[in-house]
Amino acid sequence: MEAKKISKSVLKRLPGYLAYLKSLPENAPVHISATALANALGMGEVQVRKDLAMVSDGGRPKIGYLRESLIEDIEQFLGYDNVTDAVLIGAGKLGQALMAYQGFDEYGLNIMAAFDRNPKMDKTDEGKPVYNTNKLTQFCRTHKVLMGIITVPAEGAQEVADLLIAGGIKAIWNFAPTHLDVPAGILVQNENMATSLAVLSVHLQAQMKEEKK
Amino acid sequence: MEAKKISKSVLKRLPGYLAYLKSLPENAPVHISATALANALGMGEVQVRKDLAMVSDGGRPKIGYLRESLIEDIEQFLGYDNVTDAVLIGAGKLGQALMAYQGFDEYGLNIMAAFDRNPKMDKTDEGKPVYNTNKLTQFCRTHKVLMGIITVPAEGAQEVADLLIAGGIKAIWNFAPTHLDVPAGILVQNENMATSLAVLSVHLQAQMKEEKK
DNA sequence: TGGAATTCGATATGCTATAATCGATACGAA
DNA sequence: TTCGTATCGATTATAGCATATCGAATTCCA
Repeated sequence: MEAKKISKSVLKRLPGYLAYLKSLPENAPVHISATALANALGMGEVQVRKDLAMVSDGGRPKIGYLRESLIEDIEQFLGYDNVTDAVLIGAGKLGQALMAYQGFDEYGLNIMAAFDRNPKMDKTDEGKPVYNTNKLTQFCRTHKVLMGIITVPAEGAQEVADLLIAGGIKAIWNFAPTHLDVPAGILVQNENMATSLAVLSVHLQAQMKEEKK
Repeated sequence: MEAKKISKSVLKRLPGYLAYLKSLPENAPVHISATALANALGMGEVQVRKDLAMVSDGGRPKIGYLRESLIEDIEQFLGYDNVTDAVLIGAGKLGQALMAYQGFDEYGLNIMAAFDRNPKMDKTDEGKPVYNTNKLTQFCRTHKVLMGIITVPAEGAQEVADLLIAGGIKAIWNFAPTHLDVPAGILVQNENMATSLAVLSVHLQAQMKEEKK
């Protein structure tokens, strides 16, 4: 199961399976078939099987996959079992909302500290420290942080990204609605609300045009 | 230019162009070439041209596209010029952060009101009303709202979605980390942090493995 | 005025992702 | 024990998307 070539599309579907599997009640059957999963999530059963084949080492015909071990396999594959440290830059509304989100530990993500250009407080509501951004690079180096979460306005995003990279960061989760220029080897994952909104907006337009005629 | 067949991939790139075009200073050249855009955003110049061809009616050789009209074309195509009303359900931290986000009007999105199972306040910080969720369906019907934004925990998401659909909603922006079952014709756009996180997490794992050897 | 350079637009190729089909395996019932 | 059914896995086809190449048009400069 040493598939180093895993497509991003598959990757993005895995959390869906995981969430569904975990949402099943305790007294559910021990086994679950790919067919059942496909129906529950509204997708083709072939695709589900193919995806599961990437991370697990096989279910049994007529029975399905063992639910528990399937959960374990996906979690391990996604690295949810070992903790990743991260820093967050931009302690505005969005930044605070992310800091407050409980669910991240479940995904193995630990936000160590927040940074801001002019911090309005020493600690967040959750007790995480808030530092000045000029300490950012140093902090990343000494704590060997590998991930940075950018929640500053678009204008300051590139600057922050540069600081992060100087600190040895390898992955950036970018919530700023702008493009980031980074050297090769650094992964930028854009959580751009504008793109999602575009999809929705165009769909609605099409809907209304449809109704009109 | 009535291309009703537009791929989602293109759609998701358009906001990127738009943001970049808008970020250019006032005194920048009036024209901009697809080549320049491609370099700035780190993508192939052919792809940029193809995308622009979908929404605009042509640039001029040796000159490029007229910046202003290009912005207009994209905005019109994405429907940013006419306002879409929306409701938000789940006035928790994330919900409040979204309500507070100023940028949405720029995209033609107007969040009319928030709903919560047990509202802790009458109005949000921005002065938008907060109602009880049991008023949701009625509100959507009377105000002809077409979009719903779900920011409740995963357990309650499906229930909220059903209420929205009963109210005549056509598009759902889902921030809950779960799959929603909806009838055909309703578009669900998942803003699932878990998927982004998965991509980042796997990248980091690969990086670390790379370094080890 | 003519040539060169640049940029747009269209067509063609390759690749990846998705969907469909077929064979293999294991359980349960007769 | 044997047959039928349900499920998994692999192989093959299809489609969509990204990239490359080519030709045409226009503007700038000599």
